[in-house]
Amino acid sequence: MRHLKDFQFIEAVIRAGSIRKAAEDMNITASALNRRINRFEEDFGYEIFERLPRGVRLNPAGELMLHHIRAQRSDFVRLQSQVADLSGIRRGHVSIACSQALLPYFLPEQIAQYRSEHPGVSFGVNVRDRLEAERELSTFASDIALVFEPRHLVDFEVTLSITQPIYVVMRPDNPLAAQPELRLRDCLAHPHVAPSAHYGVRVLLDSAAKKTTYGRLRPLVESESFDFMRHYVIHENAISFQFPIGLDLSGSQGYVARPLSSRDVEPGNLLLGQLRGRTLPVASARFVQQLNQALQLHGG
Amino acid sequence: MRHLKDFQFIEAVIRAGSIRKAAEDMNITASALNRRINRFEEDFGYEIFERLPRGVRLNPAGELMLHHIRAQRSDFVRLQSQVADLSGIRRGHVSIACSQALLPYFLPEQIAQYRSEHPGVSFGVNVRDRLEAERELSTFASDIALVFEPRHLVDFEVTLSITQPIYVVMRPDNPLAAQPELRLRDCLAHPHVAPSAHYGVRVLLDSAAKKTTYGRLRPLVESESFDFMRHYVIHENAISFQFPIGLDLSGSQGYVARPLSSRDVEPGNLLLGQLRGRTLPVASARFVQQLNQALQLHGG
DNA sequence: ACAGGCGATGCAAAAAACGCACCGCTTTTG
DNA sequence: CAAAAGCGGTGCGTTTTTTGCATCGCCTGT
Repeated sequence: MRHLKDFQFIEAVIRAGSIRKAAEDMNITASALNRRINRFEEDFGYEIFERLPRGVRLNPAGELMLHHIRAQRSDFVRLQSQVADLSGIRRGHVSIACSQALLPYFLPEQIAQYRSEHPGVSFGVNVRDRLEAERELSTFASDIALVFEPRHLVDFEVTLSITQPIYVVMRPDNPLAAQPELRLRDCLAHPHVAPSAHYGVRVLLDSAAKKTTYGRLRPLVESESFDFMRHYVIHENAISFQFPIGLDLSGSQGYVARPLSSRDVEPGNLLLGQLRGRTLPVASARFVQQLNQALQLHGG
Repeated sequence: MRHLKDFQFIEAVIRAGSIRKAAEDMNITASALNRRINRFEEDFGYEIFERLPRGVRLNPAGELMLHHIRAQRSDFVRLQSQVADLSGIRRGHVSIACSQALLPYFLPEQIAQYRSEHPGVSFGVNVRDRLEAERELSTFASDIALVFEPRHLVDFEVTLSITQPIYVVMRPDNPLAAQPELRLRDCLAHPHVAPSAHYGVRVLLDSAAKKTTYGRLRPLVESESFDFMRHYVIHENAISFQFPIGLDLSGSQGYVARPLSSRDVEPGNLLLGQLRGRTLPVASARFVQQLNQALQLHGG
């Protein structure tokens, strides 16, 4: 779009850090780009870049402008998807920042179901931790976030929150599999693998372990990949921990899962959210509705 | 601003109803404007006007576009006021849609107080009934609304709601002035003037009157102007009705006011609101804060 | 001290926007 | 029923805007 061209150039300058480099990226001359920037600032009434010896950098006014640019663009694509929706076909792109646990089962199923009804909608799925996810929302890089997050952060508007007890993952022949619900002390006594320190599951386990005689976890393996851990316990007869939304509870995947007693470990909160105050594109808003319904089946 | 020029032309075409007339208004040729519109639609990917024999008119996609244009512009002026705020001086314009009752005392005082601190901010005050006020918000014609409104309408986000009992206005020598609180039946038996049917005060009085033996109001004069009615009761010794926020209760204005008993008439709700989901410019947001404080003194 | 990278600017070329005249069409008017 | 008027669209020459190139002055890191 014509009227967004200046914005594209400004963003290019921000990325490149200098007008000359940005000019190369955008395939125009530095002088032309320089004049565009200067004219824009003159029209706007305020400078948005500070000129440094080695290039340019946003000043505070520029930071506000950058946010404005992102909001404008996001609002424009929302308009486009709304207009496309008028003609019956739903178009658009839904970008999601989510926790690992959503990757194997939940999101593939949900996205496939949505796309079967609206093939014109494409998706972007990226794994982000809770802070990264919030940053993505506020830069309009992601439309919605789906993360395990005990605290509600600024700019993060929670649409839905469901609780998820921690499940223990193990081989079917593991002796612990005999019980329908496990106690934390039994698990800590058993060889176990665990996620790295800052993950939601680990935080909950650590704080719960403090109250036991074991005091803390002693994982055989620590990993950032739940995928890895889920497979690992099949090879060495250990146990792993995961939220049930990231598990196949049917037992057909070579492992079984049993919930930890809620007396021992408090459940985690899975939060569905978006940028506070933002109106989502139709496609994203509709997908959020679907997620809402689906998540409520996983328990609130 | 350069990148909003197309938007200005589009709005001109909408206003004029035809490209040729809009071209005259904007001091360019019809052919030039025609090409701008066509190019814009081509870039956008969808037509936004339907071509009629007598001119052009927005199609549904165009309606969405119009709303987008208004939102974009309003967001841009918000950005400008934010940037101006960075340099210490608060600039901007606050436009208010409000009920008559706010005009004589409340708003003049509040605006004067605000402007004494921020002389760079200008104000627009327009009398609108509750439906008009909501429409003004959704077209970005007004930033905030301050109306008596029992129902919460769509797109109207209520920031604060205070209750206001109806007061009876009369000359100081009126016999009713002797009592600190008045009963409705005494008022209905007394010569009275009243606002026209759709005003909030009238609606409350009508529904309350139904429960009395009088059944209904019998006003000597009906008027849409509270200003007129307030002055009228000084000339003919009748009584009038008004919310206290529109009155000077000191008695120094030639009239006195006494509350109607809350047993007889339920109080009205004064609602302060804005367009749902909208982020107000700094000046407007700050003024809303001030109104919040001031209104809470008038009782919640 | 010097080389390299930066933003700014004068000037000519290229591109975009514009104004004018005119077309085809429909509705209004006499 | 025909002429007039008003509309959106278009071809073409002209004007305005934007771009590219060469170059300047400035600062920094080696």
